[in-house]
Amino acid sequence: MPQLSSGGGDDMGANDEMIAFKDEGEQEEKIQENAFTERDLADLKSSLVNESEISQSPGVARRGQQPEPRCYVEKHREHLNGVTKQQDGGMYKTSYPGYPFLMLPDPYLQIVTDCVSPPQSNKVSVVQQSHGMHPLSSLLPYGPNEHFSPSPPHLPTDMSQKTGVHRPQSQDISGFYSLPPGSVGQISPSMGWFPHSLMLGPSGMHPTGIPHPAIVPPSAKQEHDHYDRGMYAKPQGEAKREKEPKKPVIKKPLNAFMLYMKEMRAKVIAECTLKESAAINQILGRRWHALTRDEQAKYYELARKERQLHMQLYPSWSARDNYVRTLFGKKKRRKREKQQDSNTDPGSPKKCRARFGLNQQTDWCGPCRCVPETLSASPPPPCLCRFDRLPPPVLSSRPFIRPSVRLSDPVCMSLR
DNA sequence: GGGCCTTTGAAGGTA
DNA sequence: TACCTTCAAAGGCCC
Repeated sequence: MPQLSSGGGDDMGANDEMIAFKDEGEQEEKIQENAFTERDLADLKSSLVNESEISQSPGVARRGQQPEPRCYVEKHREHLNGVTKQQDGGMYKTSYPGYPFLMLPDPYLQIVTDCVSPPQSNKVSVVQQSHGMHPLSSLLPYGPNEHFSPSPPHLPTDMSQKTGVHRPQSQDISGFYSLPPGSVGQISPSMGWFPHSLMLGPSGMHPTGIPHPAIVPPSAKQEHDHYDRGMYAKPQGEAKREKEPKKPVIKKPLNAFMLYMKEMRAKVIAECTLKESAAINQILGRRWHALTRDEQAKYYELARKERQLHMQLYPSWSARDNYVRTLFGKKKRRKREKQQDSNTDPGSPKKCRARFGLNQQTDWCGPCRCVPETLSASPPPPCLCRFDRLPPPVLSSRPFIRPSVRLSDPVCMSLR
């Protein structure tokens, strides 16, 4: 994962994704830098081509198999060079520190894949428009149909992302999203273009009155639903069952890759006739790695802006809020948790000899006991508990309530 | 019906 | 500080 050098200076944190942007005069240097990346990408491409040759199944890989979708990354450098050139000559060259999403060069939205064409083909992939999507679509409702409108209502109609001819006076997203301190509750006219703002009920509103796509109802199913489905109007019967109204869930802001996925997913689906997200995400992951730093930088910047907006809208929100809901709610059982269950006595806090000692073997978990009837055998079978090979550990006295297992945790090896 | 899969990055927690 | 875990999106699949 290419870590972008920090541009520093952002008090919102995540300096690791800040990019030291360069002016157009340094583009050649960038190209030279990319040359190094090209070599790496060449390896990637060759490996991907091999994979494509191996995998002929057009379908989606089934569970337990490594899904090998039909389409793979074709990171054509000619195209990217063209991008660079266009950026040099186009408006994109001045994108940073301005905001890129308002001036995205079209090549940036182009698909770099030959998912249908055979890998050996020299045919350049057909360049498609970007399905009207936009990297900042996540700042629009977080939903499956929230593809970015080519001409959002809040933007001038001639502000097409294709040409990017016009730019707002302010290049920074703050002109569209951010709210100055103390004015959070005042929705600027520019905020009014949130499409769901007319649909959200009170529960979908931020306490400040600002609707935000990150707010979703709390139930597990609704995690995958979204605001524009009228889910805020719950049946009365269901409402009665709820003793107390649940707080709407504020979801995490999307990171750079998620923004990239949201933009490119539809295109991959269209080109590869795939629908299963697992396979699509693999493709997108490869494409993500195949992107140049400049291309990735756009998404990092978008993500940074989104986090910035998120923090402004929900200053007290923490990612841990959603952790708690998951851990103690009924959302889902992680695979790791299931594996743990399969190796331990469910409902019992028993945890090996390290916790209970040799004198309380009856309190050990099943794997640590290594089959009770064999414990008395001589010699005893090797116990799965790794503490057999370690000196008696001094463990914390805190109760064993952590739901997940870490490699460093003093739990049975068999639970890994 | 709900978890799993699959990806990367951000963030929180722990040692 | 390093490491680990969870969540964010997405939709078909599977139990």
